[in-house]
Amino acid sequence: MRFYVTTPIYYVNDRPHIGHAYTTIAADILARHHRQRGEETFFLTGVDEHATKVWRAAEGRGLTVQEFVDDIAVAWRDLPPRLNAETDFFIRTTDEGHKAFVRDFLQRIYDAGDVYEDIYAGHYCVSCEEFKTEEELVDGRCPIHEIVAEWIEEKNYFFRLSKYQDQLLELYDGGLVLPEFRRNEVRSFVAGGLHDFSISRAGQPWGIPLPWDETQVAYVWADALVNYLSALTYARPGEDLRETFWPEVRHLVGKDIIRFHCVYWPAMLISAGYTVPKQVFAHGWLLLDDQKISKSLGNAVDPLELIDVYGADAVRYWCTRAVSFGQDGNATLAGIADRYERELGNDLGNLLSRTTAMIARYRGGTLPSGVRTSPEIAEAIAGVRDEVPALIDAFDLTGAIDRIWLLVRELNRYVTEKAPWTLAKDEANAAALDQVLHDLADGLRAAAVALWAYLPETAPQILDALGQPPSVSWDRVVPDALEPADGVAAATPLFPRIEAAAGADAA
RNA sequence: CGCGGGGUGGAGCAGUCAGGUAGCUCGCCGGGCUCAUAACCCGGAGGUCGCAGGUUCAAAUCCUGCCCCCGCUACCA
Repeated sequence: MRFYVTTPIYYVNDRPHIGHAYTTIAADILARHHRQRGEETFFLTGVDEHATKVWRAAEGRGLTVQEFVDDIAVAWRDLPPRLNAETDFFIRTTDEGHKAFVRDFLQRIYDAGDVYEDIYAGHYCVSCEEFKTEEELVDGRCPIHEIVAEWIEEKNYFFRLSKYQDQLLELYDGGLVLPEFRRNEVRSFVAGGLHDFSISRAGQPWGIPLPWDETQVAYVWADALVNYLSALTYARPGEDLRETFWPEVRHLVGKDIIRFHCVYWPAMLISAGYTVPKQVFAHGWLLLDDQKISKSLGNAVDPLELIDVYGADAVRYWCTRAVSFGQDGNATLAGIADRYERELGNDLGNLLSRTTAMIARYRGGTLPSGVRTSPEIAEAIAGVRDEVPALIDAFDLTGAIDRIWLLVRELNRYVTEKAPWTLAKDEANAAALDQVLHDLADGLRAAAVALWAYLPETAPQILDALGQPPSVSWDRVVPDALEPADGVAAATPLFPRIEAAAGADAA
């Protein structure tokens, strides 16, 4: 099995915000989970650098465009590591390998007879240097610069998108797009008839020149989408990863760019003679309650500042738990604090604390040996093993973490039910106490392995606290995989309480 | 106008495709426990499942109409 997952390449002129972090986190969870299952995986992210705005912003600062993007790309390149996301390659559309590939790709479309010349016309604001739609204009004027937009007609090259309508509809029926309600949206859009779209821009100095007409550059989307394929040709020098990973690709995208990924991209691929992607999954928005709160706290929307307070794992957890993945949903800052404390701290962290404390206290830090995991705990572990992979395969990140959490809760319930502190009072109950301590350690160990994709920083800490080897292979999510260990000491809190001041010191 | 999503106990959500005890987290009330990050466990109160009809032995779930909220309607990362 092979698994290739992508995030969109982010528009370099933006600043990273929680929405970008959301997509990257989700993609990383998918990638890590599949890696745990022993699959060959590849996780791609990166930045889109060819846009008129970028070129203008650079001019404004007196830098060359390349200097400018080199500078900005750093913040984006740093984002995945800060999120504990482990990417295999970070693509920039200014990479020579990408530019060369795009030219080849577009040439293929051209050779296929799917490109023709036409006039692209629209209202153009000279100050914005952008075409405006009728709705955007106010009395024919640009709402930003309040100047009359000019009617401009320029020669462009168009892609025969309309030709692919039927083939696209077939792809949707084949399950290209998830979730299902998004598929329906796309389907009805395509069924309503497609217009060809322009794949070039005239008179712009920043971009990839078309191979058959160097006076025009590729339109940003015609350039950007191709990254998913181009990266495979040069990410590992000397290797053509297309052989391994194409078309085993899952594009993770925000719902705003569904059309480009579900309509334009597959059509372009077919035209260029490539197989289409396995899947495009569109997630919804992770909305913060409102601007007011984010302003008053000052640290709300910047994912890096949330990480500074709660840690990357907590942010990852909150992202997937707060909103049903795929749906839109309201996430609140109170929510992240609450989940951090209650679920990560109390449910999980405290479970490790009480488990290790009892092992240290009652058994001198040595895990009981010669004990088989009891049926009820074994069953809880097996439930995770059996159900979580299918949920992840269906992109149900929220459902999967929910399922794992059932095990965590079960272990807490089990502690109460068995009351090991009572057993410890009478030496006659030594075997029973061994059983409980073993079950807790084995269950927590299995939970940690299962949680690794979500909490890559925390999971190894749990394994280490229990004296367990660091392997997070999914086949460790089984009962009775506890290794002998001694020297287990009461663990330091995984998710220590955060002083209220940390989250509300803006005033 | 067209298309799509949503309207479920105080809050946030699941359940609707494959009708049949309305589930989860938080909050609230009460109880238990003391290993643990004043954490953990159990129980309880609280719901006309937007409105009105229809199909059915049976509908949050299927059909019809209506009301309200949100998004999309194309070359905008």
